[in-house]
Amino acid sequence: MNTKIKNFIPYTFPLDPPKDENALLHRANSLFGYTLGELSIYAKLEIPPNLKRNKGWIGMLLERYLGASAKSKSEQDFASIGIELKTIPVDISRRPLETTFICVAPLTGNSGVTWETSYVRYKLSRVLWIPIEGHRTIPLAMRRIGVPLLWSLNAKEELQLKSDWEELMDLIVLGKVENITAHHGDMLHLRPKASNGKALTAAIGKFGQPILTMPLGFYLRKKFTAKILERYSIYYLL
DNA sequence: TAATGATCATCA
DNA sequence: TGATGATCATTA
Repeated sequence: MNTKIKNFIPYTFPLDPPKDENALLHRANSLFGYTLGELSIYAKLEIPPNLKRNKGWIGMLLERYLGASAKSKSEQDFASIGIELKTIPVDISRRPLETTFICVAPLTGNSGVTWETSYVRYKLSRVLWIPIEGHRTIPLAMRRIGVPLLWSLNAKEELQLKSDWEELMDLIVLGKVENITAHHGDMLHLRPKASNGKALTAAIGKFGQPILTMPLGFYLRKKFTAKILERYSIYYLL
C-alpha cells in the first residue's frame, strides 16, 4: 500500500459542518496521502517553516478541511454529531511521537464531579484520529496525512482512564495539586499547560485553603494512543 | 486568564 | 532517546 492515491479536493472554504458521521469520515478519508504543503495551498493558508512557533497549526488546517466549528467553545469539534478531532504525529510505523492533550484540568469546583460526568470522558467518548507524519527531519510541507480512524472508548480503555482520572482528581481535590508530577497515572496523566512557568490559576492548598498554582492539563500517554492506532493499521504505511 | 490547537527542549 | 516539564499562537 505504498502507492499514493490522491483524491481530488473540490472544497471551497469555509466548509459547512459535516451532517453526519459518514460525511465526516468521507472527508477525512479523502485527505489521505496529501502533504501538508498541498493542503496549505488549496486552503490558501500560509505554511510556517516549522512548528516551533505554530504548534497547533496542523490541527487548525485539518479543522478547515473537515468543517469543524472554528475557534469553538468548550465543546467537541463536531458537537452536533458528538465527535472530537485529534491530529496525532506518528512515525513510519504509525506509532505516536507525542502525547495527546485532552483538556485543562479543573483545579477548583470539583465537588460532585465523577468520571461519568467529567470533561475528559466527554472529550474522549468519540474521537476522529488523523495520523500525520511527524518526524522533525521531514520538512513540514512534505509531511503526509495518514489514514483516519473513528474511535470510541471500549470497556477496558474506559476502566483504565477512569482509574487514572480518579487518582488524579483525588490529588487535586484533597489539596495535593502541588505534589502532582507527570509520573502519576498509567494511561492518563497531568502536565503543565500554560504560556510559561509564571502562569497561575486557582486551586486548593494542603490545608484546604485557596492557592495559586501552575495550570495543568490532562494528556494521554503514547502507549495508550499507540493501542488505538494499531486498529486497522495493517494495510497502511501511516 | 482560560480556552482552543499542540509540540518543543531539556535532562535523566 | 524518550518522558517530563516548559512553552508558543490565537481568541475572547
